[in-house]
Amino acid sequence: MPEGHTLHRVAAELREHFAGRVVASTSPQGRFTAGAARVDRRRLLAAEAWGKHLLLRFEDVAESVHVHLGLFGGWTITTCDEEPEVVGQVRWRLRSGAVTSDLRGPTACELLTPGECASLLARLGPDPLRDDADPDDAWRRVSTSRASVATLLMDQSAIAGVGNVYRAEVLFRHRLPPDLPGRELDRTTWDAVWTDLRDLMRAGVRSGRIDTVRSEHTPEAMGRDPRIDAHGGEVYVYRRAGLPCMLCGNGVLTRIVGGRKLFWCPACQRADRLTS
DNA sequence: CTCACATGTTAAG
DNA sequence: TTAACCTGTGAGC
Repeated sequence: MPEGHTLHRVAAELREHFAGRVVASTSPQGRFTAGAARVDRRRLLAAEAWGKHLLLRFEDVAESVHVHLGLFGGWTITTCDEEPEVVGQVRWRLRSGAVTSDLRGPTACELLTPGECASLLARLGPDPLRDDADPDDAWRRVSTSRASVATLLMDQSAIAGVGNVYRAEVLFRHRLPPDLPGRELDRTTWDAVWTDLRDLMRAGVRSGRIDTVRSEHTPEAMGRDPRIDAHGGEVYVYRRAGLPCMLCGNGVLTRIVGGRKLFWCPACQRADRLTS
């Protein structure tokens, strides 16, 4: 679940239900007891996502709560007049009025001083989902790097919020091969990739899933059987190794690039097939 | 039931 | 580069 769009979606939900309200804060699991107590019965002032990181500020508390979901973390928000029973391991529970939010399995759930928040944000590249993001920052990193675009897209200090699904899909949508070095990318193509990421991820914030297939390529439009993939959305190549490419029919390949599995179509994604 | 694997990151070697 | 951590799901026996 947790690429950048998930965190922006959670941040918006937390603002909607809790911003300006006094919240009850607990750590049913017991692994965030002191932090939860620090903000208990305080008013939530802000909940903001930066890439895959989430920062929450509370009235009269100097520190912020920093959450990173990692690979397995999840956040659920439910409405019920009676407080729900705790099911499984809940690291952090917030409750106000009839609304309860439960955080499970995060990599990080901790208090950060203002200085620590600043250094966290300082090591993140621009986030396509943020209006204050400067795409020129990302372009500077990409256009001067020997590393592949595929690796750079996952480098949170170059671009914040992109994960393994959006990486594979945006590379496919722009016909970029796995090994194309950042410094060989032209500015026009980069601008198209950035704009596309922003639009795809905004759609992901709205829907809560990752869909990257253009309407003219949907199974319905192409006369094929519909197929929702393992991640809950509709995609061109992610986790489709061995299956035929949705556009050309060639087998989708997979290989470790930048430490993670990249999926791509060797026929569509060639340096001589660049379209944007 | 057990095992592999996953939309992520960090620290150790 | 590898292991470790967090948890759930789906495949296979």
